[in-house]
Formats: sequence, C-alpha cells, structure tokens
Amino acid sequence: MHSPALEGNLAQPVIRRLDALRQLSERGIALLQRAILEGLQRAGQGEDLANEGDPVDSVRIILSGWLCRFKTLEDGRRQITSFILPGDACDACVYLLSVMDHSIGTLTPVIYADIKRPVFERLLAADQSLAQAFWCETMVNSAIQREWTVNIGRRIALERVAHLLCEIHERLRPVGMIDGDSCAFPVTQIDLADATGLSVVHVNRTLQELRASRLITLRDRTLTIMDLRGLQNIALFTADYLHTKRCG
Amino acid sequence: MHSPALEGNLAQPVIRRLDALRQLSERGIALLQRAILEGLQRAGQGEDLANEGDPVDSVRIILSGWLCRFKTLEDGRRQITSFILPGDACDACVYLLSVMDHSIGTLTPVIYADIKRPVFERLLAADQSLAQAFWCETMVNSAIQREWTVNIGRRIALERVAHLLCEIHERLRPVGMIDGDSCAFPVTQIDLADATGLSVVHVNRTLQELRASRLITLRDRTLTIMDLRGLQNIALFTADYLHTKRCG
DNA sequence: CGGCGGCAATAACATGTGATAACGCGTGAA
DNA sequence: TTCACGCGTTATCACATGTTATTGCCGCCG
Repeated sequence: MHSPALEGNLAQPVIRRLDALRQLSERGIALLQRAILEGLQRAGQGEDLANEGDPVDSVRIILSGWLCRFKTLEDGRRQITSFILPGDACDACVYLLSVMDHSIGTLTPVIYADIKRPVFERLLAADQSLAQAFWCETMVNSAIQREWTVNIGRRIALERVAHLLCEIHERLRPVGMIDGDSCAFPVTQIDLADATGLSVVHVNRTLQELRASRLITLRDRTLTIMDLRGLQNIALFTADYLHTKRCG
Repeated sequence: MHSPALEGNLAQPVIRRLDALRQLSERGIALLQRAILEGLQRAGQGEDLANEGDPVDSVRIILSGWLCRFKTLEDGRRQITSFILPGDACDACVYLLSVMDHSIGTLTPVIYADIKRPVFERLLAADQSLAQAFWCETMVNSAIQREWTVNIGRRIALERVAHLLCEIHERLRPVGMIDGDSCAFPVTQIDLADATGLSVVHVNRTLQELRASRLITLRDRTLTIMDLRGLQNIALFTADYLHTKRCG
C-alpha cells in the first residue's frame, strides 16, 4: 500500500475514467495523482460517508469499492438514486450546495481520496483539462440520473432490472473492472429493490426470470452476463446516455 | 417588446433565480442582461427545441413559458424527466457533452435567449459570480433529478402527484410567478402522467382525490393550492433539496 | 457447540395501477 | 352549422407488483 508502485495503481481507475471523458494533460495527471495520494482514506462496508443535512467541504474520489447515493423518507422507505463505482468522483461539485440533500453509503470496503475544497479548486484552476474532465463527469452523472428516472418511471420490472445490470456493466468496463463477461456485484437484492423502486420479493422474481432466460448468472456477489445482446434488448438499453466517447 | 423597459423586465426571472442562488455582481447582471437581449428567440407551443441525438452548441435561458425535458423509448413510452420553468437555464453546460441524450419540448409559447457556446464561456470567464451561479443552478437541477427518482421510485400515486405540485409551486415562487395561492399550470394530464410515471387515467383519479380532499383546485390551466401544508404532508415534501437559500 | 442475523427463495394473498373503451365538452376549421 | 380533435372524465376488467410470512442457508461469535 505504501510502495509508490501500488499507490500509482490505486489512482488508475480515476485517471482512466476522466481521461476517457476528456484527454488529460500529463501535468494534470501528475497533479491529480498527487492530490489523491495526499488524501487517501478508507471506509468499511456498510458505513455512511455522508448523511442528508451534512455540510459539504470536500470532494471524494473513489479508488476502489462500491457506494450508493440514497434518500430516505420519514417512514423508512428508501430509494437509491445512483451507484458510485471505482473511478467516480462523489460529484466534483456538490460542495457548491454546501449541504447534502442525500446520503452516501458504502456497499463494500472502500478506498477513496478526500480532497478538501480549496485543494480541489486549486487543482481545477491549475489544469484546464482536469477541470473540464470533472465537469464532464458531473454532466454524465446528470445524464445517468435522467435515465434512472426513465427506467423507474416507464420500464416494467424485468426491463428495469435488466437495464440496471446493463448500465453497471457498461460503466465498469472503461475502468477495467470487467473480467470476461463477469464482474463483481456486491449489491444485495434489497439494494437492487431500493435502486429500481421495486419490492425485494419482486426483484427476486425478476432475477429468477432473467436466470431462466439464460441471460445472466448472479451468485456469490458475482454477476455474469451470458447474453449481453439479449439483456440489452430486453432492457431497451442504449449506451448513448453514458457519453462514453470522449465528449466536447 | 422592443422598448428597453420591457426588455429589462424580460430578464427579471433569470436574474432573480440566479441571484437567489449566488449573489450576482452588478457587472455580472449587466453582462448577462446584454447577452440575453442579443440572443432573444421565440418558440411556439408544442415545439421541440432539441431532440435526442442533436449536437449541442448553445445554452438556452428561459425568459417566459414552460418546457419539459423528456426521453422516449423505442415503443413510444415517454418519460418527462424535468420541467423547465421561467428563469431556468437549459443546463448551462450540457454542451460539455456535445450531443443531446434527451429532448426538450415546449408546453407553452416560450421566449428564451439562445447564447452560443463561445459567448457563454466568455460570460462565465468575465464574471465569477455568474459562473458560480450557473454551476449552482446545474447542481440544483441534479438535486431535483435525484428527488424525482425518489418520487417515482418510492412514493405512491397520490404522494407522487402531490409532491410534483409542491415542487413546482416552490420553484415558481422565487421567480415571482405565484399569485396568492394560484399559479399558471399549463400541464395536461398526459404530461403529468409522463412526469410521474403513471397512466393518464390514474393521474385523473389521483387529481380527483386531491380535489375531494380540498387540497387543490385545478381548472383551465390554473392550479390553486388551497391547503399547502396539507399537500406537503401528503407528499412527504420538504424543500431542502431545492437549495433555495443562497448556497456556498 | 448453539444461537443469531443477514440474505435468498417461495408461497399465498391483497391491491394499486394499467389497459381499454366510451362519453362529454370545448375549440377551431371547413 | 357540422365535423374533427384534444383533453378530461368515468367505468370495467386484468394484471403487475406489493405485502406478509415461512423456510433454509451460511457465516459469525459467544
């Protein structure tokens, strides 16, 4: 962990992700890498990194592990509004709002960089390509959020779950977390239900159906997509909204 | 329309909205106002200002009228992902993504300013308070989008419709478009259905229920909220996510 | 070892919401 | 005037999804 080589590797997902959005300058990469290494933090599984109402004064960049953003209604109903994957920033710029309007919880142990607001702002000011990449990422997150609205609003359960799986698969690819047609999937059916707006029972039914159709395998926190094209068809999935190709 | 006085008034909602997010400098206001007046445009009701797949090369700022952002699935299912109200910018920065991943349609005749990307970028560079206000607005839009995810995913029909009405009411207030407890509401039940992820028929049922509970009146494109507190209670509505108070 | 808790899987049953269809009403065009 | 059309309203019926409950598995820990 404290050897330079390993630390260099740690920042890889972030750099790959940002560079895929906007080509980063050598200098930008170096600056980012240093800022990351100076802010290294860890969190265990099932921790809340932030809660609704908390003041925001830093940006978090996820190096490894999964998290989710969620909101809870007074009576306990919970909705996951997005998954945060390795390489993602926890909204480069929510700090503009000064108070969290949602919570962020970990689904696995997590390694992340906590970059204080002034440091982050200096970073953006110092390198234009970094600034643009981070804004780009923010915009892509908005696009994803819109697609979730569509997903939950207009797709039926089967399509809905399939769509979510497609999206995650597609997002994990550029950061190199797909192994063949499999990937880690540390999401319980409870989480899946909270993310899709369904009940746990119905998520279970739906997964059974996807399995029966020989589209996926999901066991021991590992997802295997046996028929990607088929899954995408069911989901009415197109990856356009992820803006994977370099934008702008 | 072409008298300076009237033109000054035109920009009022935008200035009020942005200034509410981040105090604008005198200079920023002047610059913004000029840019707006130089880009004045109109659109009729039921027009699409942009479609999925279109290239993006300008920012639109809405001076009067209502629009909605929406996506359509291959088989025609439609989901409205947000309403765009007077004073809103059509995402100050989607242009970072270069291609629209959704469409934008008008619900009423609309007056807006079309500001070309280079002009807009010069504007942001010229005045810090403007830049911050626009970024703030973008972040608030993200927050709204998250709340919509919660709304559609976890609230039942009655709460859902009530919540949407509360939100719109709350958003119209700072731009001065609320008259007593009434406001214009140029949204058909079809639109309402597409925004809430419900069927038209069920939206109708739900509105009847809200009327029967003496919470609202909705007739002739005019919404009157007779019991705001009651409506908010039903909707489990809290305005925090709108970040109305000056942020940052 | 035994008990406990988190998670997946199923069954039986309840209901919210969707689908379809029909009707009324107002407006605008021919 | 008459017709067409968009929108709201209502009724009936079907079904997707929610609710509640039970069971089993497995890892954890005293």
